Amino acid sequence: MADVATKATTKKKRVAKKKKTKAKKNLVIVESPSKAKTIEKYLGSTYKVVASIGHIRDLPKSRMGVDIEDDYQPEYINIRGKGPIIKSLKQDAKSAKHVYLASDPDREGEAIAWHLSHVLGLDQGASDNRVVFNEITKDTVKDAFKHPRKIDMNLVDAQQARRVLDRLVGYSISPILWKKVKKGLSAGRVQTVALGLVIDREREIQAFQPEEYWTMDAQFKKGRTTFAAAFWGVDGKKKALPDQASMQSVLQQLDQKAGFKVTKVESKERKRNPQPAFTTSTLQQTANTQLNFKTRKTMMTAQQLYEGINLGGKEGSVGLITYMRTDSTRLSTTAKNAAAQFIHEEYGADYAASKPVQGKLQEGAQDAHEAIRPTSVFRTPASIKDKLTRDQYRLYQLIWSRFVASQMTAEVSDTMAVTIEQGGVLFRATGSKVKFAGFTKANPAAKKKNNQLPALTVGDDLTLAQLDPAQHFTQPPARFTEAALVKALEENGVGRPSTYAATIDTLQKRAYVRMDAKKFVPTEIGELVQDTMDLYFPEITDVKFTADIEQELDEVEAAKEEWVQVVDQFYQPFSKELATAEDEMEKVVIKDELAGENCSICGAPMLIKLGRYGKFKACARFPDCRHTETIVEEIGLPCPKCHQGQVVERKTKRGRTFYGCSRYPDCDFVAWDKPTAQTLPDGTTPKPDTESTK
DNA sequence: CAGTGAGCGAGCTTCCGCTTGACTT
Repeated sequence: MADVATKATTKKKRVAKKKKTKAKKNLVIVESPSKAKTIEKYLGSTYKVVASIGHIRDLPKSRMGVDIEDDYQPEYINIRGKGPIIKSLKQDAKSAKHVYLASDPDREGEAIAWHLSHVLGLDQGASDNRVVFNEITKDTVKDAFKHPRKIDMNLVDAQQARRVLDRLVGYSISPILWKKVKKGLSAGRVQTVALGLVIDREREIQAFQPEEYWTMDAQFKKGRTTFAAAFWGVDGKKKALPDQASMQSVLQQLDQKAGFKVTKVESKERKRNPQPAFTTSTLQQTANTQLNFKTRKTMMTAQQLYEGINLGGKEGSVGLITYMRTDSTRLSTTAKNAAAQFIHEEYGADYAASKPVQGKLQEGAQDAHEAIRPTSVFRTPASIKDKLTRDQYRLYQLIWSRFVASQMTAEVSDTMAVTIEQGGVLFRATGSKVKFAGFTKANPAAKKKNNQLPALTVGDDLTLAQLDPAQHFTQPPARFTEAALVKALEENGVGRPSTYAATIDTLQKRAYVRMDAKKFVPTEIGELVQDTMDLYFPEITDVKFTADIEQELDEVEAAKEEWVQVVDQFYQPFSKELATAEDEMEKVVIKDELAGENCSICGAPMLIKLGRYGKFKACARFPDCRHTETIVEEIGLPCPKCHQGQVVERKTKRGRTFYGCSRYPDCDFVAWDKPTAQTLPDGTTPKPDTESTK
């Protein structure tokens, strides 16, 4: 009744002052403010588009917030700090003609829509107010609004299962660690696996047995030109050179002064395809190796490009790249067409791929956003260079060229493999020559070095110009860099684009790992926590845990299982492990072993304690006496300068190892290189070799 | 070229994912 009355009056008013009264607009809520700006442009003046800025409700931070007794019912509260946004969303919703929830088209996005509908008092799940699109182009966005749907409670439930399970794991295990090991520690589905990867790798390195092998590189001469080849085998068979004796026996078979003959020449054409456009993970990896960016820096710089740069002119601020948190290599048709046009104009038709590489999606990818690409391929890096900072420019160039290259044809090379012989001893030389640049035209950084051979044919006579036998040892696997760890996490489906950088931070904040020469090294406390986790919660430390859970979540999304059942199936056995851990886990007495010496200040015994960065010595009368000493490693040589102290290994602030005198600061001997018995008596090291000066 | 670390009158510490803050440390 009142409704009718209001309608009537508003109608009258509208007629009366048609030009002054604002017509009610449709309200659209998305997650990101820059996305809101873009979409508002597409939808026109009858729509107002605002952002929720991520989640608005969540479990409380200060307590479990999950009622285990009552079907794991979650207790949601408004997220601290989101008050003003929620208030403003409510106001907008009240005065809107219709509210559309256009959060991202994935599990988290569906949950955000559901929480929004709750907070805004929309009739949950009943009306068609949910709109989804997984690329931001005018057509797809406008089209999406023709097909609104109801909130998909199966997707929401899968998210709830994920959220509750992560909370149960993290908030049940962490307090046990506080009690039994050390305050402030933590464990969780993602961080525990990340730490496990670092520690497993370290143990592989410790257990690694280097094996000896030899190589014999050669330089051959044909006429005036020389080229490189390498020993390959004997009597038609490939032969390894495991030790010096086997190398010597080959050398004895050779007459280095006599001639060699080309016995075989194989020529082939090889094609190399471009890589697909960037996902968050591949962008982080490439920026790390090519630009030396840390994951944090990559994401910050990408965010700036995404939010918009003022290019001057009428356009004002323009977003230069698509969304930077994505697990997909998918590209919109509009973007592909524009790239094809650009490639035709800029490089010619031969360079435009008719069927560009698409790239396989990582298993479990949610594909909510496009790949990371320039918003317009026509904005070349060079054309906007002076509007960008150095870092923004370099990252944009990386993104732009990878995208353009992904739509281009393969690089084509001629390769040649040549066999050279003398008395049954075989050498091989390989070379290649690019005959069509293909995608490397747009992405020169993707070029590979190639070794060019002179024209050689079977029967050619050659002479040996040089022979270099060399001893080598197999190397242990490398420690993880940030980029390598992100890659490993992604490959195992652990963590999400929005959390890779945060996970790395957590491991360092807890002092589970430290960085040494840009690589992760586990600390003692890290190993202690991981061993404890392995013992009491083996399934949590297993990299497969997330994959198993994901399968269950898929069942929930397909309405084949209830989310409460999924959580319960996990929690029943888990709660028993929790009880066992509570009962049986020894209180780890961070053993205060006697250091075997007395405090130089007060004379009380010194103890060995475990701190954030490993062991250190501290006075037993702490806190009355706060004297501490760092434990240093003696290398077993007297100081070459003062001959009284011992040479000890130490670390610089930046983590680099150096050697000094134990009597510092009374003796100021220092050296980068590890001193040996041959070190000159005055303490100077012979001459810094190239490796130590860089 | 040479860091740091450690609970107390108490309540707090912690998970993973979504998104940008900028009064103060």
